[in-house]
Order: sequence, then C-alpha cells, then structure tokens
Amino acid sequence: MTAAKTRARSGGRGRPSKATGLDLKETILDSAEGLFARHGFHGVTTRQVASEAGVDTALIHYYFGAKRELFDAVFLRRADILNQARSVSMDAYVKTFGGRMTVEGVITAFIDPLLRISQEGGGGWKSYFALVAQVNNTPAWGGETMARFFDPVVHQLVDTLKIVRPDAEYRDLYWCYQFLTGSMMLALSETGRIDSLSEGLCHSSDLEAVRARLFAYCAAGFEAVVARSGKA
Amino acid sequence: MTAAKTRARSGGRGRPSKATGLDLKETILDSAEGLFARHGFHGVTTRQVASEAGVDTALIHYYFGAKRELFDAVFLRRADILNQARSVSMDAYVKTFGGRMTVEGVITAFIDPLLRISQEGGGGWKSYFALVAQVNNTPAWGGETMARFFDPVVHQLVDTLKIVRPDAEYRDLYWCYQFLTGSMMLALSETGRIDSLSEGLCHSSDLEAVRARLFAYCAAGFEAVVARSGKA
DNA sequence: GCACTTTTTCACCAGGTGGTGAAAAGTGTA
DNA sequence: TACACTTTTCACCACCTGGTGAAAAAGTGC
Repeated sequence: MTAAKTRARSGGRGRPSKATGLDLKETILDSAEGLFARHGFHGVTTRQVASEAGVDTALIHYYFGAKRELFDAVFLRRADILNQARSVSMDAYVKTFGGRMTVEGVITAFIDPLLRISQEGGGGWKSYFALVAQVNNTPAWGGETMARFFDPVVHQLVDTLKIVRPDAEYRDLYWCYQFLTGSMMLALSETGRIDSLSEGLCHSSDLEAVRARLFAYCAAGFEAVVARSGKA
Repeated sequence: MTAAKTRARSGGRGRPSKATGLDLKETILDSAEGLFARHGFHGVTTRQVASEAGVDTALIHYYFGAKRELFDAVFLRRADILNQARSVSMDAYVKTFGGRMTVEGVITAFIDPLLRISQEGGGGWKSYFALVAQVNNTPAWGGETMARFFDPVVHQLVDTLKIVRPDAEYRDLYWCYQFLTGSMMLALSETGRIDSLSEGLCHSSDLEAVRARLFAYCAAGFEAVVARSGKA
C-alpha cells in the first residue's frame, strides 16, 4: 500500500521515460476526478475508474493504495495550486492598494482566481470544483476535509477583511465567509439548475455572468452585516 | 415492487390499526433519511437502513420497492410541507405589507420558515436539510431533482421580488437566487465547518446567528446587483 | 372456529465490491 | 548476455450488494 506508493514515487535506479508510469498515474487521477465529481465517492467503483483510464484495477491499488487514498490524491492534486493562486492574488491586491483597499476588492481577489482557473484551466478543473462543492456539503467528513486543505487561505481572507473594516467582529466575518463560500461553490460546480429554473435565461456555465454579479453581491452582504452589527 | 407499494397503501379489507404497518414505514423513512443525509445515496446500503430501523431488509422492498424509490420517498415526504410553509409565509407577507414590501422582507418570508422548521420541527428536519443541500450540489441528477420538487416556490419568490423592484432584470434575479440558495443550504446543512474554522467562535448549529445575518446579507446583495445592472 | 388479506421473516441468488499475491513484461546498466 | 528494479497483468478471494419468492405470522370480519 504505502510501501508501493513510496516505491513507485522514488524509482531507485531505472525511472520511467516514456508514456508510462507517472503519465499513467495522471490518467488515473483524471478519470477518478471526473467520476468522483459526477457521482460522489461512494458512487464510483475502482473498476469504473480503471476502465475509464484504460488500466487494470490492480494498478490503481499499486499506485494509490486504498480507494479513499485515491480520493485524497485527487483532492490534493489541485488544492495546492488553488491555494497558491488565491494567496498570490490577495497578496498582490494588498500590496497594490494598501490603504485604499475595499471589501469588494478583497473579495474579488479571493474569488476571481477560481473563476479564471475554471475558465482557462481546462476541463479537469470544472470537475474538481464540482467535487469540492460536494465535499463542502458533506456532513460526515466534508468539514474536516475542507478545513485540512483550505483553512489557511480563508484565514488570510478574514484577516485582510479585518484590516479593511477594523470595527467588524470576527463572528460576523466568519458567518459572511460561510455565506460567500456557499454561493461561490454552487456557482463553480455548474449544476445546471439555474438553466432550467430560468428557462434558458441563465446558464450555469456562464462564469462571466457570475463574475459580473457575485463580487458585488457578496461585498454588499458583508457591508450590510457589519453595519448592522455595529448598530446593535 | 410498485404492485407491493400500491397493495400496502390501499389495504383492501383489513387496514392496520396498531403500532405496525404505517408506523413502521415511517420508522424506515426516518432511518433512511438520517443515513442518506450523512453518507449520500450511494454511501448507504439497504441493510444499514433495515438494521437501524430494526426491520428485515425485505420489508424495505415490500414497502418502497427499489432503493432509489426509497430515496425519493424520503425526499418527497417533507418537500410538500416545506413548499407549503414557504408559500404561505410569502403570501402572508404580500397581503400584510402590500405596497410597502422590501427586498429584505420578501427574502425573510422565503427563508425564515426553513430556519424555524429546522429549529422547532425535531431532529429529522436537520437531516432532511442536509440531504437537500447535498442533492443541490450533485451535478449528475441534483439539478433535475431540485427542479422537480422546489421550482414553483422559487418562481413565487422571483416574481414577488420583481414586484418590489420592477426595474430589475430577471437574469439578475435568478442569479441572485442561486447565490442565496447556496448560502442558505450550506447554513441549513450545519456541516460543522464554521466551528473549526472560527476556532469555536461560531457554531453551525446556531441558527439564531444565521437569522441575524443571512437575511440582511442576501437582501443587500440583491440590491447591489440590481443597482449595478441598472447603471450599466 | 373459519377464510382471507396484510405484514413480516427466512433462506437464498446472481453479480459486484475492494483488495491481494504472484507471475509476467518492460527498462536501464554493465 | 545477465542483473536489478519498476511497472503491468492475471487470476483470485472473501465479503457484500440489491433484490426475490415462498413460507410463516399476525390481523380482520364472519
């Protein structure tokens, strides 16, 4: 299991050179990602993953160990990229605007990297976001999984917002973040519900429409909550 | 299957009278609801449901047919109550306030029934909301399922908002609704994520805290989006 | 008591599940 | 060539899956 994983990764003397080995590993991750995103962890069998990747079932266990470890590998693969993109985006915003920062600006710096990646990063990212959205709404183990991978950058967001609105209470900021993440994840997962609900007026794949509204929506929400709390 | 269902429901001559039959049916639904909410459709086996309900596996098939039909029965059981509560709440708001309606008022009339039911309706409702939240974020079949059960009352919300803000475009209203439902569902599903994220400052079970913030948050978001669209 | 229906249990099946161990095939070095 | 090592395949297992059919039990009206 873990031994196999380590062994495969290190590759003592002869390391893979052609379209095998690590390439195949990525292929397996791609297939698993798409299937997990569509049907959830329990809705996918290792055989389905193997079949779609065009490999033997045993190869999955050889590379990743148990099914759950495969899932974690899928989740982990893009999490770092995501966190770094967001962190860089927020740092840049703070550096550029300094004392002239706005709530909407901070929120844009936090969300926009995800929209851009989803638009430009290739099909795998859309599956990944759908996957994260599903995990985010999973009571059994979703909370801890999200925390494990995404807590730091969220704290960066909250702390930056606290700089912009020093009088805001942390309680309000955390609640507002939860509202924000609910909206954001649902938008990113592109479930197609808004398409039928609006009878073709809106399309969940239209992330440009999301961009044109979500930042302003969340920012106004933040301001309203902070203002109301300050009053009471 | 369907035959068994119909047979069980009609009950030609002698219909059940004591703590059997229909009571047992509800027990099965309760167990299934809790398990489906925690682990999703594919994460639960009919044997787990039967075991927790204290009945034989075959009895589930006798009452509900296939596993998917059991799931639909769970989903349907509370959907009607929910829709009616929201519809009544919004009707009452329109009648009471008429020309003096506000966006926040309409949104409150739309969301508050769910919060109240979750707080006062007993433990089953919390599981149910977690279940709906999960379905809402399921790409494969979540969109159509949500549409099937909840579209009418959503259209009622959108139409009422259109009365309050006649200049608003439907496109904006639908998008804002999606943002709203993402926040609302995540709050209602009480995943516990905000507890660890805020290091104990907030608790996802604290629906009073949600009530104190979510309405204002969403209303301000709506106003901002509508205003921005009017400008452009 | 009886006939009749509904509810519940029991034994069982065909197929699928995650996972394993050992053999086979491939690869680079000498 | 032989070798050391990694990667891939094959056959297989113990267990669990959703689901069924028939029998037993329990309820009901006469």
